[in-house]
Amino acid sequence: MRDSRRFSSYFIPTLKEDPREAEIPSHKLMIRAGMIRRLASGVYEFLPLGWKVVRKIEAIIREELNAIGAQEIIMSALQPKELWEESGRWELYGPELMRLKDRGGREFCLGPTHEEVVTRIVAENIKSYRQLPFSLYQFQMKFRDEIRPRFGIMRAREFYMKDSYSFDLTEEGCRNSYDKHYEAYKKIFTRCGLDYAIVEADTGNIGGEYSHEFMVLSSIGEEAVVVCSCGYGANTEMASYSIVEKSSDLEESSEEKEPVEVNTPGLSSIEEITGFMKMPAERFIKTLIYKTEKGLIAALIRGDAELNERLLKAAVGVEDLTMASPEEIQEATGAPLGFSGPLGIKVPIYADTEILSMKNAVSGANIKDYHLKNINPGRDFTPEWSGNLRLVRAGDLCPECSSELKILRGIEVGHTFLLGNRYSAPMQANYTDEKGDEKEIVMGCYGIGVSRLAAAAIEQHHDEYGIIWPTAIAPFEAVIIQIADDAESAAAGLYADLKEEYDILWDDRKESPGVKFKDAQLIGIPVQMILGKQFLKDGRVEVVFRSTGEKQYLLPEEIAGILKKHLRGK
RNA sequence: CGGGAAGUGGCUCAGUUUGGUAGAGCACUCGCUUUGGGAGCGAGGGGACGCAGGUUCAAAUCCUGUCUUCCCGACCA
Repeated sequence: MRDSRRFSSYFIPTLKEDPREAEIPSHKLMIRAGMIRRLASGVYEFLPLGWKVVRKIEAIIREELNAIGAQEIIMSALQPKELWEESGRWELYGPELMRLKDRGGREFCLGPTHEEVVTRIVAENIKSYRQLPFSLYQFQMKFRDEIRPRFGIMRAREFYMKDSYSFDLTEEGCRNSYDKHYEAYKKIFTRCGLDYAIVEADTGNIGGEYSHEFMVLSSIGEEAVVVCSCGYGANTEMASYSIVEKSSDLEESSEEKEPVEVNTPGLSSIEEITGFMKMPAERFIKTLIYKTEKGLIAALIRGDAELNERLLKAAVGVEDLTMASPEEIQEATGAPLGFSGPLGIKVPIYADTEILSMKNAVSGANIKDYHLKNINPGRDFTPEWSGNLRLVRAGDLCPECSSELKILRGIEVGHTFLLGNRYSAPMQANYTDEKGDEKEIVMGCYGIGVSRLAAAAIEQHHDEYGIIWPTAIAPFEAVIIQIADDAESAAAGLYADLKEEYDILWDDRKESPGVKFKDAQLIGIPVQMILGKQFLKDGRVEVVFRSTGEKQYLLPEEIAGILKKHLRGK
């Protein structure tokens, strides 16, 4: 369905200056181009141009999901507390859940996601193995009371999302549904013109077995992702790696010296100590005390590394892991926060692999205001356990192909989860199999942040003049810029010829040429067709492509062919 | 929640240090001119300075409180 418009009667309030509230390109440009406006922090309205882009993305997603057999529904945004208590998430989800009461005092939330609702629907209506498998999806505004909304619609409290849910008889069937969504997602993001990476991810609040994030690569991305040229990808928490032994780590002093106490009054952070002792952070052992359900433990990582709590949890074999309080640190080490070290500590030690090869290292002395030099692992202390504990670093080696890993930043636009029975079990979404046995439905869920995707696309496609839309999601595919008044009837003719086949914006405003050129660039319409001086001289239209700046002078009858080639790839 | 910055016509900002009831550019209205890169000239309309309280003869300006917004961090599918 094409939707062509005349500029003079279409609501596009463009702005000449950057709005004060915006910091990043996509946020500035969406406001300047008249796509969105802010109502409150993290709450935005979509104006015609912005909504049109969202609807185009939506259409692509709908096509690809229908192609894998998923069925579109729409669920309620308002959800009763009881439903969330069944899944246990009324408590678990925390303050991010937007809660409210009706006049009778009954409690509700505005849906941040719809696992509970959809599982209820399926639990109530599916009884037999004959009715499975199938998938449902919807487009809807989601609500999350983000601690800090950011970057316009990039991280909003109310945002437009597509969420799908698959229902299968078996785990194997669920993997199949998962793969179908995974493949559909690849097509969707490719069609939207995005440069993206797929990474292994943690399942977080949603729960479940495993998951992938679809990340649009961008320097403003809020999450770091680890990628390899071989196709391996993971977020930093999930990334595995093998370590390169750098000779410089060992060269410093190969001969093991005797431990020496050093007075370091009031110096507790790695930064302070490295400055004081004039040694690089690589020579330090960072000793972190954690509290777990099995009691207090110590984790050792090199001074320049960051701990990966997911790995530590797995190493210790615990569910709960939190940083110890100053009192607990005193209990574990006999010294205050900032002076912990591996020697003489009273709790089990879990050491990162890198620690084992360190020579004459420095760490806390477990005595207030003292550190210890010349610590040699193995000789001076022996960890209960050792293995990888730190977060991946750029330059670590890929677990699959051993090339060096790169760390990039990404905007999460899609996330797929294999849920298993996370919701079907507590909410009793069961079916009866061939043998008459009752079984739990195996579920998957799959989200795409539609409004965020629009912003992410702008982050990847813009220049100093404005947006450069990928043609598939551009609000208009081409704009007729009518400059000379004498060209009006010709512009009208061109518009009439093209408007059924393409989304055409006809800039028929009584504005100066500069205004029209600037607006066309700002809004980022892929093809500009200019009727001005040149047209009056020899009847040829100046066709300019937004992405390359390339110009062609064409007769009106030649234009349809060019648009077909450029916009439809035919 | 911790740290930082900011709220002055529709928009972007100046004025606050050194109190004396407000200004620019853009936008808007009317007229004339102009028509290939956010037009020119002329004439107009529009704000009492986020809100509340206080100091003062006098507050956009000083003090106190409060609300809102943005940025960094913590946190979070």
